[in-house]
Amino acid sequence: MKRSTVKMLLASRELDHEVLLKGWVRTRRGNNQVAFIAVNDGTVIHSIQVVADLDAFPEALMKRVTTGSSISVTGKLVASQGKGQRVEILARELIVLGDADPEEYPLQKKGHSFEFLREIAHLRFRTNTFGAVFRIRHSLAFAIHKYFNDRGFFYLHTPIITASDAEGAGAMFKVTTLDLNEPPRNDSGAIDFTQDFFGRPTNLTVSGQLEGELGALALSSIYTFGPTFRAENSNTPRHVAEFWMIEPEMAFYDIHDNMDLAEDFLKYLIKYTLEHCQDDLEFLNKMVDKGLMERLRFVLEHPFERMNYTAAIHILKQSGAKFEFPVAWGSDLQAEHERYLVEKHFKRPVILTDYPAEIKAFYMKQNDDGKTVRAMDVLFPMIGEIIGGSQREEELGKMQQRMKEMNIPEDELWWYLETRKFGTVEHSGFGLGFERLIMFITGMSNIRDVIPFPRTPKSAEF
RNA sequence: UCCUCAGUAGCUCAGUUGGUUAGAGCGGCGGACUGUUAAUCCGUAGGUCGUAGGUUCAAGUCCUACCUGGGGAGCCA
Repeated sequence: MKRSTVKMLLASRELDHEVLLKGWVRTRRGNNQVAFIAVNDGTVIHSIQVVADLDAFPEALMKRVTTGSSISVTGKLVASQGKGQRVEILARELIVLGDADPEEYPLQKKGHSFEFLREIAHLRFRTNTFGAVFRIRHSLAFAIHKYFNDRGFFYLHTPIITASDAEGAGAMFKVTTLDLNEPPRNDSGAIDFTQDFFGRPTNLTVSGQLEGELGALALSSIYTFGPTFRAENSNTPRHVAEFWMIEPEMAFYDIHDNMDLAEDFLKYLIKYTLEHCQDDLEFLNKMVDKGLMERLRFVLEHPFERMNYTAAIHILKQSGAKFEFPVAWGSDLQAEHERYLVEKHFKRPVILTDYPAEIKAFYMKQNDDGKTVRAMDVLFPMIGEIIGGSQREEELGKMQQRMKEMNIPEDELWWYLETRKFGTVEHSGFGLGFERLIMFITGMSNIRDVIPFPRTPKSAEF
């Protein structure tokens, strides 16, 4: 007989026929006559109840049906006699596929702390919460590809190993095949990277943006979706050393087109999840974050507030709120400032634009005022900056001048500059942190709980 | 990296001004129970008190360093 998934069985309209079920035992209840076994196979958040008459199965077998064990059940799918579930399976045949010694198996029927589950990340997939989170993670990844594909964007694979160290997005992980104990040295005593695998120093990428721009300036609209690495010693619930980022890049888009896309994109993803992951969201709303669904719907139904940096500074100064860090034009907004704008003042997502050039990257389009650049940050409640982007500087001379001011060597980025030299056009793009998006949509408050295998300082188990 | 809090049974935690043999709930194990829903009831085992030093007649408790984790900050996505 062909195996049916729990998802199929729970949705089944046809009853009273034989089915084959395979899955993992979540709980077992019962009395001396009958056992109720909750079986989950991860296809949906719900488990299905298997009813086993103890007269029909040897005691030695039933003793092996413990929390965490895997079983195969053949039996009739029937309407449940008890309350709490619509259907159940009356077991005719039951096989234990894999034992799970109850004295050793760490997961219990009761809830565990996320901190503890992080220590057993290899088993946390078997919990309701992590099942929900990772099913949603999948759906979001799929929805991202669907969104861009439906709009004519091309998925571009930018390199994971990069030779450019000029992107300014933080510390990088070095990639080398040199012997770290005895690296080759040149005449001046420095490590001789000409003998390294690529003949030059290389790192793991911190962003695919610069390469993404090359694609956009030929294919019109592209997006990247891949792993990104930051060697920063960041210890917060919002940072990991290895994460996934989505970076669309569009030729012929100005900053306003860019904002329109960012807002539409985020709303699409929220809507997609509400429509396709209802059961998982309802579970998370009930068990993890009681305000989750309401917040998602609110973000969906209201336009994002758009305002430039200078106006935001004005609001903060007028607010009368007490901040630990002073509000001053020219300095970057602190987390407390962003939170005030999003959570107290506007009470909705905010897109801030036109930041002072000094606090933003060299590639951002310079405004005519000579002071600000066409940056755009999308700020979300709970998690802060979810998107950072800009219209890009397309004038070669202006970019070269800015690079000089910021001590960025032109020769390392000659290929990037040539896109401004040959047929340059207005273009824009942004980066969305995939895990931060998942945090917002699932209500999980620690980024380590929305990525299957988190990499953080001093932690790379599993 | 800085600030701060924490680390006691498999899990979640209590443990008084330092003072005899370190407790509870859940989970596990044994038993009872005719349909359970985090089942219920009775019984039971289980501890190098994060690690290393120190103070003291005496340290889970006080001091120092380190490790690990949570929260906040910085950096950012």
